[in-house]
Amino acid sequence: MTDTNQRPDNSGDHSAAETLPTQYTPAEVEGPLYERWVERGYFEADAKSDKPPYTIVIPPPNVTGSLHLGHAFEHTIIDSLTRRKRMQGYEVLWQPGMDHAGIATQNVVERELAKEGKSRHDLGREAFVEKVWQWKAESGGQISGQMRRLGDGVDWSRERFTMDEGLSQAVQTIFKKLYDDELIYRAERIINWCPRCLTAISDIEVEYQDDDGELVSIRYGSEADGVVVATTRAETMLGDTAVAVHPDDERYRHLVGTEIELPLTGRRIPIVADAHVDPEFGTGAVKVTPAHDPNDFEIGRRHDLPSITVLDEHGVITVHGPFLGLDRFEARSTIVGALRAEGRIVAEKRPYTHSVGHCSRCKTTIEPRLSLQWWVKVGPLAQAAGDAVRDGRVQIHPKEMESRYFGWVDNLHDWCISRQLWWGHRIPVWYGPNGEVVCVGPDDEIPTGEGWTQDTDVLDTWFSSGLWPFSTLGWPEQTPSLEKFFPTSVLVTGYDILFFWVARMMMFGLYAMDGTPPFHTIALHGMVRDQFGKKMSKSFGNAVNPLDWMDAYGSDAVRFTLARGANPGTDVPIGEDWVQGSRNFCNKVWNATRFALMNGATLDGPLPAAEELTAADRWILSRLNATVAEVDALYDDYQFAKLSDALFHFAWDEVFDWYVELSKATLIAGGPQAEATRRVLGEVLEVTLRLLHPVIPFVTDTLWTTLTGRESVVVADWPVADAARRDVAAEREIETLQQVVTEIRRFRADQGLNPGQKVPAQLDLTGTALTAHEAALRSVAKLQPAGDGFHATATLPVAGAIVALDLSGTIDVVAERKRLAKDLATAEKELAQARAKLANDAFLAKAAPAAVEKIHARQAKAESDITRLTAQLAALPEA
RNA sequence: GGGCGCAUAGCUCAGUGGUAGAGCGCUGCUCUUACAAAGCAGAUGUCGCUGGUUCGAAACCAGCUGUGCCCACCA
Repeated sequence: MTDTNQRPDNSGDHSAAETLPTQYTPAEVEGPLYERWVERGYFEADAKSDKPPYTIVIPPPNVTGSLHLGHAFEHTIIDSLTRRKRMQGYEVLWQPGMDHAGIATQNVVERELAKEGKSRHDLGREAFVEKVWQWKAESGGQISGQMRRLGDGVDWSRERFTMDEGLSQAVQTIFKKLYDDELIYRAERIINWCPRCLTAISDIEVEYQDDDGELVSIRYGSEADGVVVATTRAETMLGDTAVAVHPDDERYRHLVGTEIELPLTGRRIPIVADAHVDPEFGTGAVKVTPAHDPNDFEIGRRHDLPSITVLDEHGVITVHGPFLGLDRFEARSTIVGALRAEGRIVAEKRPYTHSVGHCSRCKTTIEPRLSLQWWVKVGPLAQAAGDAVRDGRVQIHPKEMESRYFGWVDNLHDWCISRQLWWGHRIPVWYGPNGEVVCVGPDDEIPTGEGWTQDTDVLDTWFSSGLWPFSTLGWPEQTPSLEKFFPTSVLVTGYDILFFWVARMMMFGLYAMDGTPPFHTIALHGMVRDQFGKKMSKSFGNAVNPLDWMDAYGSDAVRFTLARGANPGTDVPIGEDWVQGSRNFCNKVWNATRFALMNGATLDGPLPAAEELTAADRWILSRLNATVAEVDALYDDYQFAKLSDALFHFAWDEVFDWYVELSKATLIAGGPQAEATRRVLGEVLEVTLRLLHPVIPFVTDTLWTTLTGRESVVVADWPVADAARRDVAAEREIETLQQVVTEIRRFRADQGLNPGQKVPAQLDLTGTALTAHEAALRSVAKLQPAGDGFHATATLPVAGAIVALDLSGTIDVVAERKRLAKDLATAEKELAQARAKLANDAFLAKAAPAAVEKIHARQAKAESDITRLTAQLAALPEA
């Protein structure tokens, strides 16, 4: 784990400890530290560098938004990945930027206008768009401020916005290319219309939920030869142009080809036979409204039926007559009333729960509507997007998510990309006075002259974000950055936008970049939830502003808590108590460093050879290198929860508790041994800080610079595991020591002794691995030398060592006898189980050797426990 | 309707065949000079139910129950 950076002379400055207060105060450190990182250019990515590239593009947040815990979570993952790679010597680019988020942003600004009693139409298109830009200028800085608070190591000099000049050019370029390749076309179809947002939306922007509706049965035609149809949307009957039945349905066969009277309208409509109709459902006869239902539209096409639009863009009835001007829901009940008056309702309304589409932006019930829109023909694009994952060029983590991905790209309908909005990339198509249609590329001349107008629609916001991995790098220009940093390394995002964003990037990326996928790994994370696993929402009152927690506990604490919850692809619960726990951990790191500095931990000179070190030193170096290897493997597998947990336990339990305690005796004793330990203490701490840095950057950098006197851990080298420092013997030795110490402590606790109270003790360590550890053992277990008049009142044989304690007059024999008896019973039971197992021939024949070995070990341990406990019992004085 | 997942300590979750784990919470004792945002010790689980495979199942298989998510043109 050599650090190749130069070691300055002032490392391990003892006086530094006095400058460290006893508690870590994040608020004083984080802000200035972040600005220093940025000023020094640590996060700037150099396209001319000859280091290997590592690129992650930020999932661009909505420009109007503010950061929530979900962002904090995602950014913690990305920041950890990129910080580690930077330390490993990669040329790292974390590409920042924001999304114009068409419909969402337009809604926000419209709401602002509404407060002044205005609508966007009062301003007009140009002034409204100007207003949105203004709004962006005011609120766009909010997110970058929050990202700085979080410590995000992004290259701010490369910040991009989906409506930037360059990115707009990318949009226009690919639109033109798709148009020329006939992968973009304009067609009239049934689309999902939001009567509140007044725009078409794509299929995935529709959220289906079970709504309570009413199914009414209406008789069409005369009483004698009528047909009964059932519907939940009675108002659409005004637009019916047929009744459909199944071709094989005997009940209706004689009616096919005849006409029937459509109630309330005086119109006569045909009865057609169509295989789409399910004869088992309802009456087996379906009303057909081609202008307001996707299935009916298809039936209409097959039977050459006319389409009659009966609802306008607001969902208001447009057909002349008694229902003109009624809202769709009003019209529904009014029309049912009118039908009932005519005796057309044959079965009363019955409650019916069915799946109804809602606008994902405003929750308004979607109205399917016939409309002329622009479409992307996704067939070939989706095929390529699916193949790239199928053939392994792109990997999805966790793998279970692949089936979802395939299910989508393999069953995709064409993508409706035009939006009747004002905020977004305007469709680059111009219409001439004589019906000419011209798609304009970035280098083309815009047609001028009388009668030429541009399409008024804008593109779906996901159209431009689908280009993000290369548009941000300058595409369509062949920039050095594009050359250096594309394709990106890994995409980190939530599984909730797998279809919205990831799949679109795959389709557009493969198409635009000649078959090169935009990233080779997709790492999907879950959603942040509250401490009970409930979804966070403002209305439920459990939403948390991450800034509040960062203010109270520090950014590192929030980051560490999120990282510890980050099991791949699963949701992440987080609660304030847990953030406190992480804050405590940061403080622990702080104080451990304080201890090290106060005790002269040093980085001067080479790390002493194993022969010059105590077992504790060799043990902690062994564990350190094991941890480096473990953490590395977990990083490469995107296992943030596990690697954070490994770091937590290594740092706190092994370094900060055991090693620090064990080293105290050595340090106090002084001499060459103490010198070696000071060096090891410095080494272990320094490497641990480097290991922790990607997850908790602020506290580690503060401490690391203090400890080393060097510039910053941000640009230090990532630790490399050194197998030569692994020391199984030392690990065994220290494990034994821990066992003995724990047994003594337990005895002391049972006897109600103060933890700090020194107890006279005689130690007999002959024949054990602990002969060299008497000082450490006495120090950690608070045992003082046996002086004159020592009288052993308790004897603890543990692991071959015999510890005699003088507790004259204070020992609680009854309690101890009880505890020992209980433990003895447990050990005997254990021994019996192990023996039974070893007497089982089937087990011995089939079990793996390691398993058998384990049982032998269990038996041995039970036997030695019995010996020890029996001896302890015998050694107890009479009650 | 189809698909995928989950059910383990009070809570949130790890644990893909060999004696049940973590964090937080809980109990007791301590301000033992790095840290009380701490230290030490401790308690707590028929691993959803029922069968099956196996010498051995929390883990593998089947069914059941509960629960979550995704998809779908259920008039």
